[in-house]
Amino acid sequence: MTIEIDGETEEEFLAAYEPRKYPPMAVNAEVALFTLRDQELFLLLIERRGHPHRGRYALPSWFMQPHESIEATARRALAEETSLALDPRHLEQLKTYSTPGRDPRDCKVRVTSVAHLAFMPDPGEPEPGTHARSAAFVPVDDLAGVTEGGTIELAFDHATIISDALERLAAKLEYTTVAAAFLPEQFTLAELRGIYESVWGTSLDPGNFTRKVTGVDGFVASVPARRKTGGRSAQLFTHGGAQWMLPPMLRPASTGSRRAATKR
Amino acid sequence: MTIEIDGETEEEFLAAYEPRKYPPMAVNAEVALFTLRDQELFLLLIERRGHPHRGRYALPSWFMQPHESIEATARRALAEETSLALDPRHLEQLKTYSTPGRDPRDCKVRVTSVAHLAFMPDPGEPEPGTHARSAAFVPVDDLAGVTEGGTIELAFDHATIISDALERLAAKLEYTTVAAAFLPEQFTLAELRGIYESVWGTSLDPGNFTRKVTGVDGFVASVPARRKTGGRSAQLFTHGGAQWMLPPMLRPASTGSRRAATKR
DNA sequence: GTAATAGTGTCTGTGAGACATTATGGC
DNA sequence: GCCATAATGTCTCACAGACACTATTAC
Repeated sequence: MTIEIDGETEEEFLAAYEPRKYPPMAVNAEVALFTLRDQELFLLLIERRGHPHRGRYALPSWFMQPHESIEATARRALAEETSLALDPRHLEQLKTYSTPGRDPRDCKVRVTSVAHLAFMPDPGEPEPGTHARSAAFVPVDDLAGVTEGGTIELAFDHATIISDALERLAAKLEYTTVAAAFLPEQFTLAELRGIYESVWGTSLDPGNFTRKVTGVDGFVASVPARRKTGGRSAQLFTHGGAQWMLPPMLRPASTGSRRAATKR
Repeated sequence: MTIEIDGETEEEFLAAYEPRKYPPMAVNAEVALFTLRDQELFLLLIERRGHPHRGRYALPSWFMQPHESIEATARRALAEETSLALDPRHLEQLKTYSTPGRDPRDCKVRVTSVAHLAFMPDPGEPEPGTHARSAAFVPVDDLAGVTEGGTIELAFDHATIISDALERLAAKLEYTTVAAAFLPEQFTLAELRGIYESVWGTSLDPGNFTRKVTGVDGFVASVPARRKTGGRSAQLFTHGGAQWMLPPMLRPASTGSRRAATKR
């Protein structure tokens, strides 16, 4: 910090202000964008075109620009890494990762990453952007370090980030209505139940699920239309606008196949 | 990014790597450290000695150093800003704040702040560190922009950060056992209940509270000692080691005096 | 027809909330 | 004796979980 001069105004201070000469720092936005495809949870990954970790699969990421908030950077990461206006229905900050050395570039620039959690209805296959050799939605169950038996190795500490994102996602389904953001405008309760079942790795009783979801004020609102399914035709619903589910719908004691989270 | 040269190894890449010449960036750790004093929630604030926002009350904060994780920075912020080894019993990352312009220094260095939530038993009055004119625990109810009718104006966007911290704290009491981190090694259930009542701004039924807390496996463990109180002497307990409270203890529909949070 | 699913109904156990009761210590 | 609080007990209601049962559609 500069030496304080009594009586100096804030304007004078800022005009004279010289930031300390540290090794350069950079702030990164990384996005874990999930979607559901055939009742299975998929995650958007890119194959890195350049170093470090060239050729490995990684979360889309971008460096924060000087006049941009980190959330704007996260949205741009999706756009730039996939040459596709992937506009997630839900995007929230997850956590900031700053362990020294987690990015090999730390020897030249210290890279701090602000990870984000996002999800949306399946937009189909994305096109790779400038930094990516390829871009694709990959089953979460295939990721090494995330799911027991997964084989796809991930760059940086992205396996940790994805595990944290999955735990946050599973927890948010309990006490919020964000599950609807995985689905198109209109959906059946069986489709909504599929979100819960895929994320939690359990099966839920259809009857009890319907009773719970329709009983929470504003979670779902029925529309005057039905959809043919394998069995009886199903009532269609929209998201009713409520953000919170009270009381929460707690996930059953875990029997899922994914690596046990540190939580519960 | 550098232009990719096929066949280049990661070592060669890193040796030649030149970070882009952006305006300088800095990453900040800020800490909202709460404690309970006379059944009232207090927050550690410093009075800023230098610009910007000189003389205003602010959260203790420190710039991240090149070889330090952000959590280490947060702990150092407490040590440096208060000349006191304030070792919080609980410290966790809250959220990263990055809106351009939230710090006036953004015109020279872009400052991104990683806010933290911490709490501990009342350590008494702290001494101010080098950047602080004074340091003190201040009642949360006196803070403008946090509590309706509060008068203490806060620097930067710290009122927002503190509100977010309070909401996180209130939520964590519901489904974790962290409330014990506000208390010394041994405590009575009335003291533990006091944490919940102060944070939630409600009163709780003592009988039901005891039944719930002692019923959660590993929340509290009784020690063979009692403490004299105003009435009958009370059994002493320790934290039993459990991290999670399942099922959660939901806070009653809010009647608290604090400004309505955006949540629930 | 059969199989599969939507949607409703019923029973039961758990647990939260409200409240009463008793025990124990300070004054 | 009187008051405050600890600690336990009781009753009721809400709700989750288990498991019917029926209606409707695809094949």
